[in-house]
Amino acid sequence: MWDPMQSVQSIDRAFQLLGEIADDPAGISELSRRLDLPTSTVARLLSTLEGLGAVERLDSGTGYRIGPSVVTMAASIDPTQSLLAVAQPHLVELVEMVAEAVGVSIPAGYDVHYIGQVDCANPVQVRDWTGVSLPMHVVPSGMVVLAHWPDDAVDRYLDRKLDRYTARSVIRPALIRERLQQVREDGVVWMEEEFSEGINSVAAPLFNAAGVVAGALHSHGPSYRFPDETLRDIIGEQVRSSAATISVALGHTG
Amino acid sequence: MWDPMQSVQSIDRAFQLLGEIADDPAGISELSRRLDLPTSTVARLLSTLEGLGAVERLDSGTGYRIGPSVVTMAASIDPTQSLLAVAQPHLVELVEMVAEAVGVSIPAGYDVHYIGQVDCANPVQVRDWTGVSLPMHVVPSGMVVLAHWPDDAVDRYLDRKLDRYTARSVIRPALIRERLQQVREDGVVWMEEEFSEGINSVAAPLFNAAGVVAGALHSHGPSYRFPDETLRDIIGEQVRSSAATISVALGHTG
DNA sequence: GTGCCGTTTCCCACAATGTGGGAAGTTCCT
DNA sequence: AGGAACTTCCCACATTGTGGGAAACGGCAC
Repeated sequence: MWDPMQSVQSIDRAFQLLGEIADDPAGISELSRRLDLPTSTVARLLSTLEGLGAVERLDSGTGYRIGPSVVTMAASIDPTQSLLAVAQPHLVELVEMVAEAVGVSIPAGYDVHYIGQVDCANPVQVRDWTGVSLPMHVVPSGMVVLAHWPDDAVDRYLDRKLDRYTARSVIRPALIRERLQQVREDGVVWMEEEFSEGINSVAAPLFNAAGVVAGALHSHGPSYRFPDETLRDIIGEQVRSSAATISVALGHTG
Repeated sequence: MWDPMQSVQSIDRAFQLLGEIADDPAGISELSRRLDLPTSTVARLLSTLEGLGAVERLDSGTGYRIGPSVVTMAASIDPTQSLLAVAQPHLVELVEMVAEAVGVSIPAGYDVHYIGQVDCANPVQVRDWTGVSLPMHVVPSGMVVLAHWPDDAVDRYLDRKLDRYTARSVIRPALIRERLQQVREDGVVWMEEEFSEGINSVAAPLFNAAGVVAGALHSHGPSYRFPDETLRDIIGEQVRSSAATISVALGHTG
């Protein structure tokens, strides 16, 4: 990877084991084969991890799985932070690919709440929206969330007065429904100057282990340069696939 | 604690650090004070953990918190398993205290689904209900779940034909509502032979990090000996407090 | 600016600590 | 019984992690 100040071998190996086990529970000898380590070493490391509650034996006797202390530690950071923690490294990657600011948001009532952003190098930037909440129908981050809500929740959302932010805002329920259908098919959605003149934006949904939409990943930039029309589909695809990767890291399957 | 086959010092310390950080994020020198380890050692361990994504630096510059790889590992075990993994050690403890079988269940639609049980030593035992689902109103595990559902969900539950399992089953919505109110106040509920003749049972709710009821912890035994009337309140309290401890481990606060 | 905290980072000699080969013990098949 | 997995245990070795201390950083007060 990269050069940490210094690194402790046994801990490194312990986490290799944990990663392997998280991926697919297994016994000592199988793990020793997978990671190409002596069985005695693997046995010692696992025994240590077991003592710490980081792994536990399967009832079936042979094999280990992730244990309670890992779950408890993970639970210790609040859901907002855990989403951010998981997403952060991917945000950085995505920024390099699309060369515009990217961010994540979570649903909060009928709004999406922006919880983190990574800026691009370009001196002309969209401001950092972290901490701000916006109605779902005017930003793509909101639309992807809405698109994966149950029907009756969507009904309730649309059965209210919907604010218009710019001339291009879409606020007619019927049109929004059509769009939501499209979002479900595409897995990603562009919106251009519908929330603020001069800003275009694209977003894709994030799913958690329970399979419910946990937030959104978006990228946005000044409309005079974003998106470069020749790259539009490529950027959309990058956002979509980064979001999928983050979802997997959050435990989403399939 | 107990005597693991053998234990690797650095991994042990690494997890002490993770535990400390999960509890309360801090910097190198503070952690070295808290755990009474040399700062250089703490720095090296943290640097390793950082390289592995198990911790990450706070934006504020100084200090570390739990990182993405821990969250991802925890997410890798499905929610059912993670509840069980967290609860397991406490189940074993509780069995020793109450000397009857204890188990955990999760809501599944309008039923509770029993996902794990630890038996007592007594040769006369209640059968293991693992894998079985039962309607919420006939078992205390279900009642504690129901008691922490939103009102409209409870309305929907009660607005159906409710099955009677024994002569003592309570199926009148009004009576059930009264009981739910009592459950909310007590945090624990006893039910005697309402699901099956000859079985008494007590349960308390489990809450997750989001503060929603994630399942129930119960203990049950043959009605001829359980509960010993002089211990009834003590047992109830033990179940209640074990459930609270498990909830905290699941990330529940306050 | 300068000097003083409290940090974090780096370096290095030491031996304590983790390592891995292999043997002995287990369990579960055929 | 015999064998083929696995896991547990033992032990000599030197690799590896250790921790003291010094250097570098950064913030704050004067």
